[in-house]
Amino acid sequence: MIRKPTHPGNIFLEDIMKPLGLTITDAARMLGVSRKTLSEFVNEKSALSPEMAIRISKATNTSAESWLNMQQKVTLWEASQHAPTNVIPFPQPKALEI
Amino acid sequence: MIRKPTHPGNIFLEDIMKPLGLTITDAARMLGVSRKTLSEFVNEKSALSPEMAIRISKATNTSAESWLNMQQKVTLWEASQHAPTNVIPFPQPKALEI
DNA sequence: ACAAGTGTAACGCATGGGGTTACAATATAT
DNA sequence: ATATATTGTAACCCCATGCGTTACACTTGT
Repeated sequence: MIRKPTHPGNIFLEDIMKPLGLTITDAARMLGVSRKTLSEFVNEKSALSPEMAIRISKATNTSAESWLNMQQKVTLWEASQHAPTNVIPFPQPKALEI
Repeated sequence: MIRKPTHPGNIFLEDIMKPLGLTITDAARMLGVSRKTLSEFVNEKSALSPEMAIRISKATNTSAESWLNMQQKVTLWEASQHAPTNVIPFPQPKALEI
């Protein structure tokens, strides 16, 4: 993966809030979180927490999984930027499935 | 989802470590983490972190995504057990005008 | 000018991953 | 039976992070 995956907060802002004409203040109130929490999320300053994913799924009738998947891609990409180098490969008698 | 999804630590222990005859002590050393960290993971006392997922992927030549997906299912299941109730559904988007 | 909306700093709180050290319990080998 | 290896976990530390409140300084639209 070369470029950083899209942050779910950006998608939430562009594809959900803006089309609905929702302000951060209002959306935060409806989601049951503070304005700061939502603001930082849509501005990509914080990650999507599982609880927030559930709130969004309830509010928008979407799946929490799909939102968390987006976050996971971002999180994994970021972790890959400083991947550990002191890992010794396990012996592999045969191909591992999974 | 009715029952709690399988913890990735359990899979790692049963499907990777045991078949390879790896002890926790040795596997921890090869992964580059402390024995405590690995022990708590395989005993399902802690979640799989993105960094640990990368270590496992490097050591076993598997995808970090697949391991994180397992963890995400567990995490989301747990969060669903105390899902927030103060969420107000967003208004549905207006139908497109022709 | 006024009100609404916003980003964010400065706090505090709680959670959680990870490290070290140490100890007791349980293998396993000799 | 004795010695060695492995393990789970407690106690302690550090650090990151999500979330809340309050407050302040913008910007924007009426």
